Amino acid sequence: MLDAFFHRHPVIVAHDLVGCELTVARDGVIAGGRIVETEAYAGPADPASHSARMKLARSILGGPTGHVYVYRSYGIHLCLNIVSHEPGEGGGVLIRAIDPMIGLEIMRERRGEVPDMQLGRGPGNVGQALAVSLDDVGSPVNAGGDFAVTATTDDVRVLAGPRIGISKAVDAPWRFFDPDSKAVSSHRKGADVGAESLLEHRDWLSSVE
DNA sequence: GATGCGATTGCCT
DNA sequence: GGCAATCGCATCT
Repeated sequence: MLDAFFHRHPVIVAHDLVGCELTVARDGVIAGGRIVETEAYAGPADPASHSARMKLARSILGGPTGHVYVYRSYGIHLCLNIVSHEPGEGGGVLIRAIDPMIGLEIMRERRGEVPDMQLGRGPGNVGQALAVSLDDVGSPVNAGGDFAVTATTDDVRVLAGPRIGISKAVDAPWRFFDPDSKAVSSHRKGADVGAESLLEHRDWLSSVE
């Protein structure tokens, strides 16, 4: 996958990541699966984005694309993001859920007694299943390191809906998911996304200002 | 030094 | 479907 993939608006990247395969290597052991749910976060202009408030986030999310950003949520969970934005902008894509495919055993070990379907269901669970840590902040994706994303040729249906768990800009339809996957964290309704409406989504924030 | 809060999860009814 | 648990970090005094 080309570096240019992450060098686009986070909404576009978030949409295109659904259906891709994500792997993380830990001590030579690889785990991962098919991405089935993502959310886009833009730069400081997006009030729901960490980069609107936090220094580290602004520095990472505004930095080079195709790198990893990890944050701690509620003092417990670690959530995995990939820095994605257009030149001169800032932003990233939160990986909310994966359909587990590779390294099932190690992921079961990390997650404990849960159905395989729930191994990577929810952003905090993705972090746990893949053993992501805060030390991974700044790690490159697809550069021969621990993190890799590969496109699949599968024809994937993608729906868009509002982001989850935020208190600002709650209506921005910047969450993308595969409605056919059982590993999606929240099965609320979404609208079908075509190339044209993606452009509308991209401009959602500025359109309501 | 103190305070407030969150890009969540899972247990409860 | 509702809500408590939990703690590091940014912001404020």
